[in-house]
Amino acid sequence: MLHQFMMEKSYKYYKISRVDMAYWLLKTEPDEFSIDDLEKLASGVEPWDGIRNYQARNIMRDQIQVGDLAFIYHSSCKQVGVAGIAKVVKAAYPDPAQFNPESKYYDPKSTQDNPRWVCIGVKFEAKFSNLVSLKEIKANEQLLDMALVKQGRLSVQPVRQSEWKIINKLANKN
DNA sequence: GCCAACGTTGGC
DNA sequence: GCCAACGTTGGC
Repeated sequence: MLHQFMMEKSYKYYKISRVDMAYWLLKTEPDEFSIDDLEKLASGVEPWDGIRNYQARNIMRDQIQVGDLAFIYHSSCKQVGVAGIAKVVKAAYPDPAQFNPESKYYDPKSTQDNPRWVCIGVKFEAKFSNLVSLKEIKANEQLLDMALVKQGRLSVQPVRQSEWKIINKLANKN
């Protein structure tokens, strides 16, 4: 099986079998950072920081690679759904926010020698003219196995190649 | 290592 | 703003 992932339920760990690239989904609250903010970035590269969940961290640390593509998903807002695509341009590195007492992502238990949290660097790739809503996704039988549907709260999650294609198709139709 | 209490996510 | 689902913490 290519570009697919298996889930070992007991470990709550998604293991990707990859050939050359893989697909992901990154959640963001558009009030804080949206696909438009990503598009407008002068520097191009956005540190995907502030992830404070071990499962999400492990996926970034162990599996996401430069060149992978990710859906940008807008959550906790009026229009919930997949808003566009980003490209991974930087592999996992320690999230600087964890060391900054001023940051809301500050973690006093994290040290420079033994950082607890990582982030990745992403770059704008595309914006969907109309987002693919969560409702549409849930209405599609072929998307019911998505982590997005099965495990609502994971902020960094894998996407199967088949799911990637279907959602792109839905985006083009909208 | 169990599990109750508590905190957070995120759809609605 | 409500609340279900689930993650985290900490006492024992």
